[in-house]
Amino acid sequence: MRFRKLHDWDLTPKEAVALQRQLVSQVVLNRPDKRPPQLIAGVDASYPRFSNRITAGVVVCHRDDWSIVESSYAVLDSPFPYVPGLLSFRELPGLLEAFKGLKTRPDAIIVDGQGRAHPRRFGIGCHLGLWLDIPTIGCGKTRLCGEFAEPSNERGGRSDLIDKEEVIGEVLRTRTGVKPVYASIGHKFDLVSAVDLLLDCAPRYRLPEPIRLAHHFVNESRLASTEDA
DNA sequence: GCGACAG
DNA sequence: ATCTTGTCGC
Repeated sequence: MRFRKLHDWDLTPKEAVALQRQLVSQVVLNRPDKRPPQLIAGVDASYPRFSNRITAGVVVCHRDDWSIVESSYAVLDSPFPYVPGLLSFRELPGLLEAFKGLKTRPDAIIVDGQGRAHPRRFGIGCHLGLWLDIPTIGCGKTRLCGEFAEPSNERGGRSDLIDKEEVIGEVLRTRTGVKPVYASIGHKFDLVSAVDLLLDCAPRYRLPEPIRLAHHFVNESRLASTEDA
């Protein structure tokens, strides 16, 4: 896949925050492409215990049966430490390299992390979507910010995630009796469609299938390629 | 100043 | 994110 460079990555944390504030205005909060996405990509990253050597990968699968169409990964030393609110500056450089090795252009992407459900409304889901200009949604396993009422215990149960009087995402139960996930818009999506897609993508397990596939893929890739450093 | 804090 | 054994429940 090819895409245009949006900005440099050699930034200080303060510069990174300033860049988020600048880029957030370019995020598209609706779904211009009304066609239902067929090819869905899941992305994830993995590191060895005390290392910044990131193995970032993407798996493109078919929405009908989750068969894998293509996958790609990249290994590189992350230029940024983990700082809550600045995750994309740690993981995107590697993730974008992985996308460069992809021939298929997915119709939608699901990211392991927040989209708009972020203090500055610019989580990794928004950042990746902007770089690739592909519809993207964020699906976090835990909360970064915002408040919410516990959603009903059944699959499909949901409640608004609210920060500063604003609905920034949905706390969504994808499995009855299991912890909910945190869904939010990344780019070129609306919250209702994002929740619909996530429920579609998670018919059996808590996490959406594309994310599960990506998770397994990057872990296998790391163990197979990296002799850990 | 204190607590919270995606992966 | 990573490390790690057993254990509870459908």
